[in-house]
Amino acid sequence: MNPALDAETGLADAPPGHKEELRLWLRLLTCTTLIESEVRRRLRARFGTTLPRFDFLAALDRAPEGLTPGEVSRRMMVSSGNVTGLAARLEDEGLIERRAHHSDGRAQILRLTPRGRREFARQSAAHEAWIAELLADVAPRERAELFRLLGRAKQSVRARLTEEKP
Amino acid sequence: MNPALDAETGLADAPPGHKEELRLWLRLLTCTTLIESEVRRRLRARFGTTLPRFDFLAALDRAPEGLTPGEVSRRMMVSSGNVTGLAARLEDEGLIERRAHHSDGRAQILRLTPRGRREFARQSAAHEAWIAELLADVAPRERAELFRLLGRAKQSVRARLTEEKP
DNA sequence: GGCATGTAGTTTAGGCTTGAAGCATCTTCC
DNA sequence: GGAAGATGCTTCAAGCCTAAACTACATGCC
Repeated sequence: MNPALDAETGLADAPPGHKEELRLWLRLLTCTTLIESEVRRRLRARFGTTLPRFDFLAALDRAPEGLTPGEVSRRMMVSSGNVTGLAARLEDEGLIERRAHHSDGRAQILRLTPRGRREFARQSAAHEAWIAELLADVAPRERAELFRLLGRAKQSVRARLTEEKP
Repeated sequence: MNPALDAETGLADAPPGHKEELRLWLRLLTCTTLIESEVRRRLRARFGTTLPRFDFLAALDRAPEGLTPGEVSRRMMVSSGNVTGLAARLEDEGLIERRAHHSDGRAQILRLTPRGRREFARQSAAHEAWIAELLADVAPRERAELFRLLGRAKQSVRARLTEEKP
C-alpha cells in the first residue's frame, strides 16, 4: 500500500483539498489533548494516580473474572511490554493480583483486589462527572451527532489499517 | 461485586445523563489514538523520526522568523522542560538552530535550518496525504459537520478550564 | 514422539512527558 | 536605584511508551 503522494503538496503554499482533512485532524487532536491533560491533572491532584493506571483498573473492572496481560494490552491499545510495567506497579500498590492461568502455562490472570475495586469505584465516579462537566456545553443532539460522525471516522481509519496487514 | 457498580459496564452509578458523555469521550479518544499511532508508525518507518519532532518542526515552519522555546511550548501544548529536550535533539541533528533574542537576555530564538526546512517539507507532504487517506471515507459534508461539532466541544472544555484559574 | 512454528510475557535501550526545583533576567513599583 | 515579584529556560526524578530481542510454553504436522 502506498498512499498516492500528492506531487503538488510539497510546497507550503499549495492549497489542495487535503488541507481540510488536516484541519479536521488537528482539531480532533486538540480536543482530545485538552480533555486528556485536564483529566490527568485531576487524577493526579485528587487521587495521586495517573491515566494509564486508571485505564488499567477500568479494563479489569469490566472483567470480573480477570484478564490476561495480553487482553489488557489489546483493550488499552498499548504494547505488551508496557502492560508488564504497569501491572508490576499496580501489584506493588496492592490494587491488582496475579494468578496462574488454569490451562495455559504461559499466561496469567490479572484481577482487581477488593481494595483495587474500591479505589477504582471512587475514581471512576469522579472521572465520569468530570467528563460530563467538560462537555456540558455540547447539547444532547450535538453529542449524538458527534458520536455518530466519530464512529464514521473510526471506521474509515480502521479500514485503512487492516488493509495493509492481511 | 460492588453493588454501586453497574453490572453491564462496571462503571459507577451516576446521574443518568453522564454515561453518554463518557461514551462520546471514549470514542473521541479511540479515534485520536488510532490515527495518532498510525502516524507515529509511518513517521518512524519512512522518515526515522517521531511525532513530537515532527510537530516541533511544524511549529517552526509556520514561523519563518523563528520562535522562542516558550512559544513552541504553548503551540505544542507541552511543558517547557519537554521543549528543552526536544530542541537539544533537533539541534544535534542539525534541523534547527538557536540564536540569542535581540532584546530579552533570558530568551532565545529557534529556527529551522535549511536542511530542517527541506526535511520538514518532505515529511509534511507525506503526513498530509496520510491524514487525507485515513479520513477518506468521511464525506466532505460530514467532515465539515464534524469539524464544527468538535469546535463546540473544544469551546466547552476550554470554558471549564479557564473558569478555575482566574 | 519430535520438530517447526506460533503465542504469552518479560527485558532492555531509548525516547517522550510531566511537575517541581532552581537560576538568570526582566519588570514593576516604591 | 533597588527590592520584590514575574517570566524564560534548564535540570532532575519519576513514570509512560515503544520496538526489538529473548525465554518459555503451546500447537500442529509428520
